[in-house]
Amino acid sequence: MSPTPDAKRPAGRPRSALLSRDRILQAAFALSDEQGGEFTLAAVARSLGVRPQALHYYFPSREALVAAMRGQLTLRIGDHGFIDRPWFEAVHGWAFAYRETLGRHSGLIAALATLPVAGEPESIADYERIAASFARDGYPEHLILPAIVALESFIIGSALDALAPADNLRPHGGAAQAPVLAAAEQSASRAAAAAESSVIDLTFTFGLRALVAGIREAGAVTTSGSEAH
Amino acid sequence: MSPTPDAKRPAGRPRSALLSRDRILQAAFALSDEQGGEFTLAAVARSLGVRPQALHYYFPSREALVAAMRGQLTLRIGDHGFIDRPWFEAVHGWAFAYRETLGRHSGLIAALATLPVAGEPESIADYERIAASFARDGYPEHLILPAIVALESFIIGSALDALAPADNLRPHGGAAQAPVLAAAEQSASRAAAAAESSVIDLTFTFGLRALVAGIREAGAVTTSGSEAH
DNA sequence: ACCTGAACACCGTTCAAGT
DNA sequence: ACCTGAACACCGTTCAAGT
Repeated sequence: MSPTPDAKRPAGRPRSALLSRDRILQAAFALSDEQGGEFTLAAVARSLGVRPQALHYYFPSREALVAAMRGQLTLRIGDHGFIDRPWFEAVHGWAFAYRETLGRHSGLIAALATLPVAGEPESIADYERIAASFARDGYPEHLILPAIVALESFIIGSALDALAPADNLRPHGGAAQAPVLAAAEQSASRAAAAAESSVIDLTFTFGLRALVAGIREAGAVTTSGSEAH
Repeated sequence: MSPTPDAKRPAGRPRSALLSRDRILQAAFALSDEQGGEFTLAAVARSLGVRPQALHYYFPSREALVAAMRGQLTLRIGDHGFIDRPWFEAVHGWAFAYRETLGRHSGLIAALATLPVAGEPESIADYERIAASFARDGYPEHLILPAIVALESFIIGSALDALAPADNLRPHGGAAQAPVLAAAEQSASRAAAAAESSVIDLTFTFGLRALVAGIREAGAVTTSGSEAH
């Protein structure tokens, strides 16, 4: 990973800059990938072959780096057709990409969780795009933000859940300790196997469909109902 | 907070134990309350008037303490009538208590997020109770776990979202930068003010209702539809 | 049994110094 | 401008020692 692993470079300005905001962000994302994902400034610095303090030249604090990573997140999730498709169609691809991106950088999830979701310019642009999709489709204006926030809450919560081991809810005591739960778990496992999928993925799909259906319904009810005056 | 703030006690076994698992848990919850909520072993030890290493006598690691706290969480959330009411009624009180409990111990949310949601006995008992409620109401067995997990994912995600500042999605550049988002935000704020509530609470209620409605629908569809054979 | 003291590896951050 | 060295306060954890 590091360009010059052990070579102790001397003090003083290097002939050409070793770092940049982009290079640091790239290394940070690489580190938050899959394995364990201990996300520390020191680890990022190690992978870049520099001392930890060097990072402070580009990011004032660890928090600032994490914030920048979240800005990048929306770019990595990508556009998913909110502009030319109904929101309730585009939302599925977006949600899956969102969760997959979070899952791929599991170390980041915890770091993001500790930092209140702030308004980076990239995030704002993303929300604007999605909000415009809802508005264009005639969704009640005062419910657009609640709908988007509810979807995002579900996605982030699901990403957190996906970090847990798969046999998470399998009671240790077996069926004797929690018979209904054990039966439900087995039944879900069989359904997942039959669908050649996993319980985790089926659960996410199920929840997302349910939430989207509920959100559509709520918008329709309000539009033709008590909202008129 | 600490019983003897500065008094440096000598080494050696105290005449009566200063600590216990319960006392440590209580202090840990008190610390994760509201303000900033820096949750560290050192801080817990400080509030108890002992050295950090003393805690290791009762909990092998910081992770073990956090796991014990999560076990306590379900107790603090409490029962909400899943036994004698339909799940789709009881779920509202449960969800609000869940989110409020998480919100009251905001420091804990981050700690929980870093630790995969494991199967403590208390949590298992809680899931069993809720799963039994679904089963009794005739919900399709293979969808019970997906339904519960989806609800919990939404609740935890919402609790995380509630940590963010309220004007989170208000674009800094104003309406010029993100006109639709700005309008949606104002519209939601007005609706919240009219309901004498907050955008955060309205959003949570909205999302919860939508998700519950979608989950009910999905269960009904499956029962009377393609599942039969 | 139940705590302190000392010690370790680690972390984020500040500040001076070097080129 | 762009990095290292030294230094600081902090963290979790281990282990010996004290009663």
